[in-house]
Amino acid sequence: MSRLSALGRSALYRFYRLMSRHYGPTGWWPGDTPFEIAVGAILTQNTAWRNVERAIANLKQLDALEPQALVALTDAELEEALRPSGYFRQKAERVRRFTRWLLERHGGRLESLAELPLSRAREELLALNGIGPETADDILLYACGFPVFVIDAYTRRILARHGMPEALSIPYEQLRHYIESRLDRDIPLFREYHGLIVWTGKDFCRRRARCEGCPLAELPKDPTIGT
DNA sequence: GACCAGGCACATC
DNA sequence: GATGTGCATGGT
Repeated sequence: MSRLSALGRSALYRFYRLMSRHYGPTGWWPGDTPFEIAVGAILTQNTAWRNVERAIANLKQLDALEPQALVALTDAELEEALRPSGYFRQKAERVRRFTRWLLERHGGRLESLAELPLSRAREELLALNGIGPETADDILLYACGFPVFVIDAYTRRILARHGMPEALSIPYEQLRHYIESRLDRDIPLFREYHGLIVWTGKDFCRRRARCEGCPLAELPKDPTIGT
């Protein structure tokens, strides 16, 4: 494997300190139950969180934020509830498939998935249609409590801007291992770190966002990386 | 009205 | 392995 440009342990912890000082605790991920977290992870695929909240609120309204109740909804009911989060036909299918699998394989309990070895739990999630690496890792970290570091578009942009340009292009797994191997294997740290990246990304790392006030503004920045 | 958002699967080369 | 496309709503 070719050597990646140097962003070492100290740089990664510095990012964390700067974001944490700016925002304080994010308490990420929002959600009252592991199942709600997992559903939110699917719904937020390529979608603004604001719109996910609307869909989640619709499911709560229907008392359907629980596996048995959710699969009991008709396709039309589920699609209508998920409509505000976009891609609603695809997502209705994905959420239903995931929930059916959770009921059949784990009695509807993410705690059961959490009892498996991490690699096995990850394989099971990735085998589901509609669950890719980021969604799987959201579920593993926030709903099951496994020590995995979630890589999202903001993670790639932030690392790329501040010393690791190849973060935009290297494969998901390679970047995940790069970071995990340089941080303490600490679940609360991984949870909060990703939360801070999401908040920083939303405020300063969207396509049109400005950099003034960014918690990472004092760091060297690659001006050629605009997003 | 154009552009974009915390992805993913599938087709094609 | 890299690149392109469909999926769809809501904010700016």
